[in-house]
Amino acid sequence: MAKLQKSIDKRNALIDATITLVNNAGFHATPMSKIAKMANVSPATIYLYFENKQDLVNKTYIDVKAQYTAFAFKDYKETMSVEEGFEHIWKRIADFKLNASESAMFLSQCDNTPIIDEPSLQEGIKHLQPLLNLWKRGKAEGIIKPISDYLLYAYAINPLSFLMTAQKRGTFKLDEKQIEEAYEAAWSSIKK
Amino acid sequence: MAKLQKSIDKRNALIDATITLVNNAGFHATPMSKIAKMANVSPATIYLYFENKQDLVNKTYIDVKAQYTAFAFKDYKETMSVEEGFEHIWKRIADFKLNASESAMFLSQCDNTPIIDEPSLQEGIKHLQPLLNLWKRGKAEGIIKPISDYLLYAYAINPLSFLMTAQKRGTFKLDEKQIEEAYEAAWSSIKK
DNA sequence: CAAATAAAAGTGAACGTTCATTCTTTTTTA
DNA sequence: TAAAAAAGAATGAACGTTCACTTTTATTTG
Repeated sequence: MAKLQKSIDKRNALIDATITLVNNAGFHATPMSKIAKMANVSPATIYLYFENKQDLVNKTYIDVKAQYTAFAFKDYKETMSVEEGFEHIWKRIADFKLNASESAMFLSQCDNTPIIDEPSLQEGIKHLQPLLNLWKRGKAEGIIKPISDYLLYAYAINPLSFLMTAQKRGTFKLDEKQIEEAYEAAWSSIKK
Repeated sequence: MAKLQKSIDKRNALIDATITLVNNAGFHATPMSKIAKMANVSPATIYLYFENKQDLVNKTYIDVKAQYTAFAFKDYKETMSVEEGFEHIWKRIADFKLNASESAMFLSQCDNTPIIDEPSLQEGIKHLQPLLNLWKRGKAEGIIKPISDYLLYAYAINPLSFLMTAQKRGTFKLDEKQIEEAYEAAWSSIKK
C-alpha cells in the first residue's frame, strides 16, 4: 500500500502560478487551464491537489498569510520593550510588503474582495496574535494609546499596504528615508 | 435629440445594481443577466447605455469616485486654516466611508484589484487636488510634516478604508468616540 | 533480484453549463 | 407613423470539472 507521495513541488508551483495570475487578472478572470499551463501541469492534475478552484484560492491565501506572519515575527522576542518590539515587527512587515510584493499584493486583493470565503479569512487572522499581545502590554504600561486594536492596526500597519500598492503601480518609489518617515508617522499615531 | 432620450434613471439603476452585485460577488462573478434583472431591464438594454461589461464597470468607477470627492470637499473653503480645513475634509470622508459604505466598498475593491483599466483609474485620481493643495499650504506654513503626499495620504486618509472594511465585515463597529480617536491618530501622524 | 502486479499520479479530450454579446421582433415616444 | 428604445431569444466561445486512459512508482512473488 503506497503512501501518498504527491510532489510538494507541484503544489508549490500551482500556488505560485495562482498568485501571479490572480495578481494580473483577478481570480475569476484566471482560468484553471492557465494556472495549469504556468505550473507545467495538466488541468486535471490540479484536482489531485485541490478540491476545486475555490479551494485552490483559499489554500493559497492561507499559505501566503502564514508566510507573511512568520516573516513578520521572525526574531521578535517577548522580552523586548514595547517600543523596541514594535519597531522590530513594523520594519519586518515593511520589508515583506515592499520586497515580497507579489505575495503582499495577493493578500491585499484577497482582503478587499469577496474571493476568499469567510472561514479561510478567519483562519488567516489568527496568526497576528503576537502583535495584539504587544499592544496589550503597551497599553498596560501607558506607552500606547488605550484604543481599539482595529484602530491601532489601521494606523500602524495598514498604511504599508497602501504604499505597497502605489509602489507596485509604479507611481512612486519608497526609499530608505521615506521608510523612516513612515515608521515615524506610524509610531506617532499610536504612541500615547 | 436622439442621444438624450435614453433615461438617466435606467443608467443609474444599472450603476447601482453593478455596485451592489460586484460588492457581493466580485466583477467577474457578476453576470450581465443579473445586473439587468436587478435593474429591471433586459440584458440587451445594457448595451444601449454601455459599450460592454468593461465599459460598464469603468463608468461605474468614475461615477462613484466623482460622487465621493464631491461629498468630501463639500463646504470646504480654501480660506479655512490648514488644521480646520483638514478636519473638515477628514470628517466628510469618514462620513462617506462609514455611511455610504456600498459606494466606498466598491471603490476599495476597484483600487485593490485589476478590474478597472489604467485610464479610468487615472481619471478617478484627478479629483483629489484640493486636498493636495491644502497639504502644500500646510507644509509651507510648517504645520504639516514635509513628507511625500503618498505618505500623508497613507496615514491620514487610507486607514478609513481599512476601518470601513472591518465594519462592513461586521467584526466591529466604529462609534462616535472611536471616530474622534481615529481623527486624533490621523492628525498626529501628519502634523509637524 | 527480476519479473509481475498493484496502486498512485498524471494526462488530454470531452461534457455540460454559463456567459457576454448580438439578432430579430415588439413597444414606446414624439 | 417613423424612429428610437427595449425586450427576449439565440449564438458561439470559454470555462470548470470529469472521464477514460497512460505513465510512473511501489510492492509482492518466485
